[in-house]
Amino acid sequence: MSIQELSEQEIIRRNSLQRLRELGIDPYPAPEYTINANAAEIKENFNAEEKNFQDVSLAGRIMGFRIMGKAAFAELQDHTGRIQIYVNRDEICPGEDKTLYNEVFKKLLDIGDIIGVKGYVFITQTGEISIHVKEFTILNKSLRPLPIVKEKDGKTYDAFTDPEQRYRQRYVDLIVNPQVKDVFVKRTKIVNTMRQMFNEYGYFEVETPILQPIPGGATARPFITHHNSLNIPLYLRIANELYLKRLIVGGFEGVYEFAKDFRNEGMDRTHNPEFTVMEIYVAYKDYKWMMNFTEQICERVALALHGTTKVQLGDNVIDYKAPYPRVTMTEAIKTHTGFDISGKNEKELREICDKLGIETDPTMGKGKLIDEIFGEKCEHHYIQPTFITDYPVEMSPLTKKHRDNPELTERFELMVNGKELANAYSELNDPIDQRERFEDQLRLSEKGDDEAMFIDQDFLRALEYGMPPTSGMGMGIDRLTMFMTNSASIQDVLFFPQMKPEKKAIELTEEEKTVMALLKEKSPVALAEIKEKSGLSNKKWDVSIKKLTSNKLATVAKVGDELMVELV
RNA sequence: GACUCAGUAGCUCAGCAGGUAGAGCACAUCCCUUUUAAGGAUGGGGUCCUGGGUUCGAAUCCCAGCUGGGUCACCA
Repeated sequence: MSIQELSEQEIIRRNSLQRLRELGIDPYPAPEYTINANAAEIKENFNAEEKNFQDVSLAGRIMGFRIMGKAAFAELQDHTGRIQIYVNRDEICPGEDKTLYNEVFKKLLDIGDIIGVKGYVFITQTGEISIHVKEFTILNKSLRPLPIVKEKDGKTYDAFTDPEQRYRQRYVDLIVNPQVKDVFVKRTKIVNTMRQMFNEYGYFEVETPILQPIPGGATARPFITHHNSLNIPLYLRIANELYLKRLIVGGFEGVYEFAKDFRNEGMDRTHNPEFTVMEIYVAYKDYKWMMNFTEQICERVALALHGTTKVQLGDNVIDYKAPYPRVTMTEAIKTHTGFDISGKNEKELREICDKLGIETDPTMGKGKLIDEIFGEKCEHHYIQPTFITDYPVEMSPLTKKHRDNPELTERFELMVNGKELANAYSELNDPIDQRERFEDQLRLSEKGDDEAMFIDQDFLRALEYGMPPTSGMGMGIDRLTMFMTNSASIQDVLFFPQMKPEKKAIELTEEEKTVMALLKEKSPVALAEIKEKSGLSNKKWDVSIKKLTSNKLATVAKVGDELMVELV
């Protein structure tokens, strides 16, 4: 990067960096900086009478300056928050030489620099707990200005809000928008809470392949890649279900995985091409047991995060207190549409869809039609946590048939705020039934359903060796985090959401190069003449010459009645 | 993918019956106090997203594109 591409502020900071080196100060020192306190604990525990925190050492990023004559205040931000520091000239510089204060502190430091300070805690006249600095150390010189957000009386000024910049430069977002960090702290707490719970139960955290020869366990379009040595296509997993079940076959009685899954589909407020799902499989359990277990997870996570089971989400307050209502899909459809779908065939279901104003197409089978009715007419009603149970067999190819009704399966989805949060089954472990279900999927695929499942022969082989009755559940961690942190968009709960690639800035354009070449032939030259020679449109000419003059490569001056262009 | 809104200084934004750009913060120089979105004075800083068109003249009008937001669709 040439110096010309730097902004004035960046140049000033680079000059400051140079000046620090001239003064014998290393702007990027190597030694460990020992810290014995942080902003939050000082603010929480300082007591003026007890005279505690009288020898503190902490480090952080400078987020604000209030510099005066021989005293200065700055805001220091560490991972726990911000605290004010007070710097007095004659204490920092006891002798005659005041360079350290007048030049280094006041001029060479900028917002964004990382420093360490040692001193004692006191309360200022305005009542602010602050650190009286006796010694400071530059730990990192920042070369780019941060967008500084200011706040007074609850009003925010100059907020850093542009979503594109916030997502592309999440590091900046995290520095200047403290509430952003809070979401990610909560996200980790959610995962830790779940992991702790599963481990208490004695379940086993595992890792299974992300690169899979057959993308199974869900219905979705996969990302495809290629393995050079083996010369075979491989898919990024869309789910890990079939591998976790193989482990149950292998003798583990409870396995779980926090898995990144990948789906090559649309992106929107609730979908990112890579996302995180927790899947858990427990042997000798059924979906009824899993409902109880799932309630416990949600209740426990809500309590861990908020100390209560009631969590604000948009305009609603969701109460995660167990137990949650269990509603069969048939009941749900009956309640919200008045139609009883039980025992209806495909033709009858299509008629119901017509009456409800739901569009259908010929590729839709029975299961898909029922799914459409539920999705259109019922799903959004379930704001408070509710288990929707007993899905039709056609749309649940990995689920055991219902113990009381072979048309249905032992499956539930946990609905929260009108959206699916978790999906669980009594897992299908009858290998012959499983093979038939896969073959049904194949027929659907031939009928035009492009997201029907592939047949995984190795998985069938595993089932033929025998899998104990098992219940499994998958929960969307991104979605759970959105619910638990009141975030409207999945981008707000992912550190680095998928974005289109950033466009690179170009240097001189072809047009500008043309003008420069002409100028090198003849300079000064009449503006009209060179414009003519360049063959550029009015606008192109205008833009090019402005760029050149602004970069001080050429000048335009009026000589007599004629405009002249001159190479600088 | 469709519709819609937006893209102007490092940040937040104003300017748009077309006449080559402004504010606050940030930055620089100076004054100053235990101050707080500090205050006061002065100053520097802009491919007005890109390309094309209309025009004597475009940040402003028209067309196309790029990037992003929102809504919807597809998709779990």
